[in-house]
Amino acid sequence: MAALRFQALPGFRDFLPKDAAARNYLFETWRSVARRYGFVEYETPLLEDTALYLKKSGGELSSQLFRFEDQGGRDVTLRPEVTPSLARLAAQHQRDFPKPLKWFEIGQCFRYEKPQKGRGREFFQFNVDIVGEAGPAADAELIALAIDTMLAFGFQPGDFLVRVSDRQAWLDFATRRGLPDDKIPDFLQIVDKLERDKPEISTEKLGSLGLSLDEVRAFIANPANASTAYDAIRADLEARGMGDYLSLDLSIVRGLAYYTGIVFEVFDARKSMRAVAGGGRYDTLVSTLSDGACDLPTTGFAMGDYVIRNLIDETPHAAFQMESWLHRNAAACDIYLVLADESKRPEALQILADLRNAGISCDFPLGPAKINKQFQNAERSGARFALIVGSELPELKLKALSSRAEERCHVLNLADWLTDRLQQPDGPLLA
RNA sequence: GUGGCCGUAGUUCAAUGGUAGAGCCCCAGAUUGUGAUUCUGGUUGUUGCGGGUUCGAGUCCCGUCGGUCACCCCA
Repeated sequence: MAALRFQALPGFRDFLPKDAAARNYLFETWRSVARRYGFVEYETPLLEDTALYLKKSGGELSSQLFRFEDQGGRDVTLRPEVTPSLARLAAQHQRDFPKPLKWFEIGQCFRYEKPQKGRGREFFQFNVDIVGEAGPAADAELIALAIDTMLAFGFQPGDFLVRVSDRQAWLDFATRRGLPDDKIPDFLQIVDKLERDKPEISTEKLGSLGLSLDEVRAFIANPANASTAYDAIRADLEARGMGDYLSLDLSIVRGLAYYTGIVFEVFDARKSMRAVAGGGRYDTLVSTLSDGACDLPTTGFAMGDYVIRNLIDETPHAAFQMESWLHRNAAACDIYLVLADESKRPEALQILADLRNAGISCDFPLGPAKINKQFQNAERSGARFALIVGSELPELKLKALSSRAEERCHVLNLADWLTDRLQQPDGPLLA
């Protein structure tokens, strides 16, 4: 038996009803914040031409692709991120929309990595982008959205912060030091790892580029090196009352190769300082992917379901908020029909159909069952009421399952009466 | 890709190298028109897989697959 049993592939998840409900909580929260900010939802394919990712994503990502040849001989890849798809889409359809585009997508991505805590080979990502706006106001709008997303999950000031940096500042730095263009990716990589690598290693790496660790650290430490874009973003967010979440940190560079300007990360401020979301400006990606046919400055960020879910679980007030939501949304139905008299099943089915047609969520026993079993099932379904159909038809009884209070009702106008009843809070709960 | 730990019933876990067990879950009954609790009964295993050592392996050894955690990197 064990040898024949199938299980999910490594790094892939099954979503049992409880897990699916938790995922819906994330999705609904993401959607509601995006709508509050005037973003509209779009969707792109899970499978794309491999070249789309090899062209500009760069770095580790290209070695983590779920890549294969399809039956038509095409080199295809399950998307490791959605940004290149968006850039492709934007280049193709940009004339159909007034700029800027404020678009978001919630979708699954795939990366062939070793699964561990907070990371699988498949994950869902909330992607938010503003296409066709070069000014820092677009970056500020996205950072504000990221902050409001965290607040919508129940996180509080002090739970997280947004670390902002600007690759342009580093490009200027590199130019002033006469660093050749082809060394810049390596240089950014070194800066990115400054916090993790040992100082000796950083010193050695920088030395090979003719730079010293001290001058790089000095550059990071001096707030005056922040770009004018950063200053504008700070002013923007302060006007929104969100200035306290911001923190300038020039050591942030981000791994993806296509970023060109402002980059930022939402960080867990408590324990591990994990990045729960990240993004930045990629003004040349659309142009690159369209071979120059279309040039649209773009900025965006992504938040993954694994990391945000972990952070929620570890943060009591956020976890409590999610539990409350799950509790409110867990019920399989509002009303459970109890057949006290099996011979009334045809009449019960008529009632069931009427209620469902009226938009009331209800369930019932598919076969003969003892009364106590039916009440047990009613309880487990999470229904608020049990509607008892018995020999006294057309009279019925409605029992509130939480208070155990019963009241009589009648099949005439039952759907209307129940709809009204469901609007009211549960019966005589006092006592 | 590198390393640590771990694979026993649906699940959580026991079992000094000597007859594979318990809690929970699930199902049924006690209860012929009312949910909790309680009680009773019941189903489930080639101990991940393959080899080796041994009179004897869930236990020790090797391999393999899977899980998990850390590194790398990232969501």
